[in-house]
Amino acid sequence: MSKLSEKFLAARNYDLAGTLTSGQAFRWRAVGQEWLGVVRGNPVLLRQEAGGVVGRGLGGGPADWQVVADYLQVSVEIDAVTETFPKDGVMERAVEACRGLRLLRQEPWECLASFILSSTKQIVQIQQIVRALCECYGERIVVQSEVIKEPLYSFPSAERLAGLDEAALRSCKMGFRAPYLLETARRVASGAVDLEGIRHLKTAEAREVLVSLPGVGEKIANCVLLFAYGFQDAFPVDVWVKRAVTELYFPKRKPTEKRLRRFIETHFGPNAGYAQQYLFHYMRVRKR
DNA sequence: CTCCAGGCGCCTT
DNA sequence: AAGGCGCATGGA
Repeated sequence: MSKLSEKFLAARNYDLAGTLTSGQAFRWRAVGQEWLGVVRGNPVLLRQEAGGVVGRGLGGGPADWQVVADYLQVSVEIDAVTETFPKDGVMERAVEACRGLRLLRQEPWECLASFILSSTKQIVQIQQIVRALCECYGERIVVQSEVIKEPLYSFPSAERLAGLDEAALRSCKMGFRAPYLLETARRVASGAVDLEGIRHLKTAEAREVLVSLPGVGEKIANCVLLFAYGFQDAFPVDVWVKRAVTELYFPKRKPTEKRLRRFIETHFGPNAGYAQQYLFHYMRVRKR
């Protein structure tokens, strides 16, 4: 592997490992000191360096580093974002514990499909299911590297999955989520739902479109709005975030569901989505 | 072994 | 509107 294929992506205060393992994306795998993954069809190895991220392209041709930079959101001034978080002990601790954590800007279809598979699954299990799906129905990507021995696969397109049946999907161990993924793939592939068009809608309208898909409720819709489209006001509330907010902000008495929702909507400011990810990751790293 | 996981859909009140 | 339950699978 020649040095020529390396690319330095400048980024101030970027925690690559934290970002890639914080439950936003499920395809990254540690290989030595690097992270192996596929970004919009570009097979890459990424590693942390002072002042940024270094990428190595693994494909036959040159990798599209503009696409990778956008995916990683390296140009986001993260300090300016965390600056807008509420000045309370909880968020200060979360920022301290997760310094450099970013929200990714993922491909909508991969993000949507992955989160349909996420319901009542631990992150390791989501990774396993997604990996099985890619190995079975993704396209083989030829890797030019002596280091990476195993084959890489693209994330299977909606069109590809739409042509399968439920049993084929169940073979990837996704259980009751199979019919949801299949029907959603068919609606996306047929054009009944336009994932690119969602980009130009307001948050509430975009959420409405996503929630209309089978297997997609408020939580998963918010994950896609935040992790794929960058709607900063989308705030996924899962068991961890609910637990975090309840324990950290209402230690005395458990709030009602309505009270909890209202608190979340008003407390976290203009970058609530980012705040949510810091809370989520903080709860997870705190546990270990 | 039991418990529960980045939920959702559907059926009761 | 709000609450309860089943769903399929496998880590912990």
